[in-house]
Amino acid sequence: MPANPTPLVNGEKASRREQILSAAAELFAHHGFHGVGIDDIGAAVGISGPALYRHFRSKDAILGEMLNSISRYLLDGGTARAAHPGEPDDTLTGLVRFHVDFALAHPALITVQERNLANLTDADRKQVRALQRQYVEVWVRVIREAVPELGERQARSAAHAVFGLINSTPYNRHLGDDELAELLCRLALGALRAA
Amino acid sequence: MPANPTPLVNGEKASRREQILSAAAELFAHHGFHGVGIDDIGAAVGISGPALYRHFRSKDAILGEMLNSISRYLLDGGTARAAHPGEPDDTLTGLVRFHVDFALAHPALITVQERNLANLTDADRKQVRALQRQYVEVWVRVIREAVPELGERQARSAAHAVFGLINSTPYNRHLGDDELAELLCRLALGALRAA
DNA sequence: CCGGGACGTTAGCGCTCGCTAACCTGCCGC
DNA sequence: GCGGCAGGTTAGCGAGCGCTAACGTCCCGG
Repeated sequence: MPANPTPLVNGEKASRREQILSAAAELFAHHGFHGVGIDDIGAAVGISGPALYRHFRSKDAILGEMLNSISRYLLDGGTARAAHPGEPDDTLTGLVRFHVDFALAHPALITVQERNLANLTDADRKQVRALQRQYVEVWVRVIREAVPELGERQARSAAHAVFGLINSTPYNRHLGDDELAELLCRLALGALRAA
Repeated sequence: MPANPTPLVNGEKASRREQILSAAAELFAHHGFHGVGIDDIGAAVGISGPALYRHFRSKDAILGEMLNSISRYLLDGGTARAAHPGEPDDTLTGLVRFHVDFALAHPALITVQERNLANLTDADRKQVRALQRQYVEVWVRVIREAVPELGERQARSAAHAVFGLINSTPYNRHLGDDELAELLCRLALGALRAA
């Protein structure tokens, strides 16, 4: 088994593919998918232009792999937290914390996932949407256990709203990371408990 | 004085400029600024391609006018609500309600304003940013009056977070408008009061 | 009646983009 | 030591883009 099946978080020396994904994420987040050229991405990792095609089949494939791995990471982490036994409210807190930590650690990825779904291939978009839908369902289940008076549709809407709240991170760098993380958790939990 | 200085909300028959702005907003929201061609915008209003240049100086000018008018509308409405006398908590509620109503009425505009700031001309971006910053300051003032234990930086971060929450509207069409509006208000106020 | 402005049209220029082709170089196994 | 592969390079293609030019048509005031 190769050493690095799904990086995205660990601190090992990044392979070229991962360098490219990380640089592309930053660029896509700042200028949008269509606003970034193949040459820009290459330049950002020190190689120039078409050398990218040694590592990815196309520009769309870069975006596709990026969004797929984000969605998979969130879904896996979310289901793990949701399965954790204990008080429903503690489970919800853990889920919120998990998403907040991710958003603070990878603001560019959050931005790209929010803005560039429409630029995916049909096949990729289908996959990513499926993963995202499952992730939302994890949230809906946990929310409804912690806040039983909420209907399913309300819970789903609330989940989307809380994603928006937490994903505001990219515009939100006035506070230190720790303080911001704690504030976002309080805001998110306060919102859900008021629903 | 001409009849229609700043439309955006009233229901009169739209001039060609307004038709173009509205169609472009929808397209930019779906495909991103660079993903939409001049011909696409033209086709969406029934004219074809370069006829747009009878009404706007450039494609950038369309985006510029769009974001400027959104920001100005929010700032004007926000300052009006903030100046309204009464209990601080009621003022905050009014401000939340105002933003929620706008987001529900114009999801495409919300999306464009969130995603396409980077595609503006330098001059336009400067203007829009200034308006947005003033709008945030209105919120900060109102939040701090209603929730006095919050510091200024915390209040600013909370404002951004609540914008993210409310602006999740485009992904959030499971509920009827009225029910969703009420839910978003409860979530937003609950978040702020928990901070 | 007729001159001009408002508002369209199509043709096409110049540029940029994603991607391919063809080629080069260093390393590693046999 | 040499064949092959991994991973770079530059040149250039075809398509699509924003925008301009040149022209047509309708309407309206004098």
